[in-house]
Amino acid sequence: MLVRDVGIAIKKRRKALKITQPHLADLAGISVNSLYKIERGKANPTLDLVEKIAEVLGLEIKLEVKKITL
Amino acid sequence: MLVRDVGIAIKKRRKALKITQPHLADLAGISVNSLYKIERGKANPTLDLVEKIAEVLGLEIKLEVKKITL
DNA sequence: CTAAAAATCACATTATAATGTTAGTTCGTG
DNA sequence: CACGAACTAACATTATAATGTGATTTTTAG
Repeated sequence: MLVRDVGIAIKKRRKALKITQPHLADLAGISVNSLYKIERGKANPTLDLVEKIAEVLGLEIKLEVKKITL
Repeated sequence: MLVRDVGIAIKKRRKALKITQPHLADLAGISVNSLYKIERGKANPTLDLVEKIAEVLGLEIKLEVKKITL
C-alpha cells in the first residue's frame, strides 16, 4: 500500500462510518486541514497522525512481509 | 501496530536479511540517523520514509479493519 | 586482544509536516 | 431555491521530522 492509498483507505472507511471530516478530525485530535490533505493524497503524514486517525476508524496499521506474486 | 512497533518490525526484518543499518539506509536512500531512530522508537517517521524502508525489506504497509476481539 | 565496522547518541541545521486562518466551492436538506 | 455544513484550497506560521556531523560505545572479524 502506497502513501497515497492510505489516504484513500481512510476516506473510504470514514465514508463507510458516515463521519464528516470535522467530526473525525475532532475525534482524532487533529486538524481538518491535515485530514483533508491526507485523504487527497496531498500529504506525507507522520505515522503518529495516521495512527490517531486509524484508531478512531477502527483500522489497524500493519507491516507484513510481501507475498511473492508469481 | 503502534508507531514503536513499526521500528521493531523493521529492525527484526533487517536482521533477518542480515543487512546493516548503513547498508539499508543507503539502499532506501535515507540517513542512518533516521533509520536508527525509527528502529529505536525514538522517531515519528513519515509514511514515505517507512515506505522506502519497507520497499527494500520486502515489507508491505497495510491499513486493515480491526478484528473484534471477543 | 586488536582493529574496523556497526550501532548508539547528542546536537545543530535544514526541510517539511501540522496547524491556523480565511475564502471559494460543493453538497445536502428543508 | 436557499441556507448551512462540509469540503477543497491557498497561504503564513509553528512544530518537528530528516539530515549532517562528530563522538562514544558496542559488536564483529581476524
